[in-house]
Amino acid sequence: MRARTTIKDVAEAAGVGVATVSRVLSGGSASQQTRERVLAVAAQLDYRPSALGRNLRQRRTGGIGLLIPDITDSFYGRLADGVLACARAAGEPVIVGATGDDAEGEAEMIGILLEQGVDRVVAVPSGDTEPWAPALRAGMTVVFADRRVNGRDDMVGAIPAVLADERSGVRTAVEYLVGLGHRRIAYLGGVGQSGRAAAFRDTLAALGVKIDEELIVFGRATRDSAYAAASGLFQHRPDLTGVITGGNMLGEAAVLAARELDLRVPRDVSLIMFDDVPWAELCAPPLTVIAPPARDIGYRATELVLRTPGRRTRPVRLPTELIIRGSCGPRR
Amino acid sequence: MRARTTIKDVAEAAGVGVATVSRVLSGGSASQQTRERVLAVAAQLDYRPSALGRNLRQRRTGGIGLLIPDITDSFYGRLADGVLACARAAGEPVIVGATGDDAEGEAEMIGILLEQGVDRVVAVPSGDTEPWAPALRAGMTVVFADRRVNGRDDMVGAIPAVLADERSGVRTAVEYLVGLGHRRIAYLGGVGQSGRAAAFRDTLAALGVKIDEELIVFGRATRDSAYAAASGLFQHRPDLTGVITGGNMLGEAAVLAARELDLRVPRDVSLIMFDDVPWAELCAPPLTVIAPPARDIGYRATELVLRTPGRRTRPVRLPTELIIRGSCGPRR
DNA sequence: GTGAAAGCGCTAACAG
DNA sequence: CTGTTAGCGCTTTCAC
Repeated sequence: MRARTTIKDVAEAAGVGVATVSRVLSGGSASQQTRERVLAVAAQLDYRPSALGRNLRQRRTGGIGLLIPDITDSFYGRLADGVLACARAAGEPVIVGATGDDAEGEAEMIGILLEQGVDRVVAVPSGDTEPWAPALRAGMTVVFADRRVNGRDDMVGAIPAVLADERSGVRTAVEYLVGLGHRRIAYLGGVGQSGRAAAFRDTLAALGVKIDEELIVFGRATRDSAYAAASGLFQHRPDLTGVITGGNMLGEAAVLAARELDLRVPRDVSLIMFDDVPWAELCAPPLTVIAPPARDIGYRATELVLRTPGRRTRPVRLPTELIIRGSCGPRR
Repeated sequence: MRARTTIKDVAEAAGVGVATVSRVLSGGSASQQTRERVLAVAAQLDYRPSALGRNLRQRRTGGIGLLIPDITDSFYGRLADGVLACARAAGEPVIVGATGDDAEGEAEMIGILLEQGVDRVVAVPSGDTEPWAPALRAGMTVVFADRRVNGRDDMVGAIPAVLADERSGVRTAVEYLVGLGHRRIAYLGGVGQSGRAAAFRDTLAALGVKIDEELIVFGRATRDSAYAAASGLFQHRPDLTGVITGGNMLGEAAVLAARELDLRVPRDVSLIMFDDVPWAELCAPPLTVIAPPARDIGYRATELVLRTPGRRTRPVRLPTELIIRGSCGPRR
């Protein structure tokens, strides 16, 4: 990095003290005349205040940390986009880390953020409570996005969160399927997303449909695991007529597995995926989905973390939308 | 941010000077005995050196900047993933910014990076040379990924780049289509990606197929613009039998437009997309694609920027792969 | 081998 | 209203 123009250079060139320059640039009091001169000189010298110096002095960085499981996943990509948009509006840099959705990666990234002095982070937590202990101890302001951590008696449980309203999303989808005449409906979810499974059970119960635990299965959010789970489900229970899947990875697996097993959608099986992605519309038939507001979740979480909210317990829940396309039909 | 443990705390607790602590932690010389004691105390106090202090002192940040047009786009997501992976291996934080693929957004993000003292950046440039002037002036090390900027007599033109070998990718695809008997092949590209169009023309010429300029059209990488371009192409020239599209946005548009116009793939028209995405396999029929090594591009570019290479002129070109699925057939 | 001291660029007291 | 000064946490001479 070449020698940069410092506040001292500006001060000298403008014939004032460094403090004056600092004041002018941060909107403090100064005479009109001085202000103009300083501003002119600063512009002329192409002066940019060093965030390093400022942050060190103020013992805090302006930056925001963003921790997501996988930047490659469409859902997290959209969430990240919301975070970047909000941060940019606030002029804040964003340090992004991919955790791989495991505690180890999460802990490592948190360590890096701590080292950088980043004191505000938006995160899709891996589910483990331990990695967050050092962060909280250091006084980081954190807001969870899309997921919460079931902090037992822990502080982690009190971290504010911005979530999709999955309960109502799943409920709407189940009601839709049941309304179409389906009774043997499966839920293919991601491990750790027990909220959706619970909503699935509750809705079925409320509608008087018997709950078949064998139809509730989980897979990890990797292609292989998801495919294995989907394929296993279809083969084990060829009598099912409808499936609701968790995230896009599971949805993709379900589409692929159904095709592989020569199951026709929606004639043989109706499909609803929890997540809307570009390819949902390209599918044949186009996929009916529960669309979570991924981008908004990121945006809102960032707003929250920027406002340094007092610990709040009630998570913010953003509405989902059932987008009906062509993957559901009446019970065969 | 709560008061953090500083090097001074460690020094006092270990009964040594701060300089000694600094040396021990950065692998300098120290007696075995001292080293052990310092390390023990540091661990016990959960000490993390502040990157802020270090960076200020050394007048450089360790961090890496990453500038991409749109984090939501699968291709850039995979590229970013490669960058994050390499950076993580090096223990470096990554500040990422979405430029929106325009000079203004790019300039703004470069400004933020400059302010943060980030001196190494990997970027997918918007195409404009101006935003980079301040960065270069400040002595930033930059490596371009996926695209270059045609620096006229400019320094920007000398910035190292890691690219997909689009020439050979496009050539392979054209040869494949021509081998299938197609002669009226269209190219639907992104504005600014003239390299691919050139490769398209060259290959056609080499194979003795007449070049029809009307079949070479461009769209911007937005859903609307891409769809308009694709739809216009199909309607204007119903005689075409094959299409090669630029990035996934154009490919998606082509699939949608073809469906809308009741063109059967591959019976009526054969389709090849430049980019491999999850949905390519879910499409009906599954899409044949030219797969660029997006992740590798990001990874390599980061390696390069980390090694602070001397300006090199030859861009690194990474091979693409033609993945044959089901969207191409013999000429009807 | 080790400690004291000088800053890196900046802001916040504190004087004037 | 403005300049001087003291650090923020760290690395790096420079003596000892």
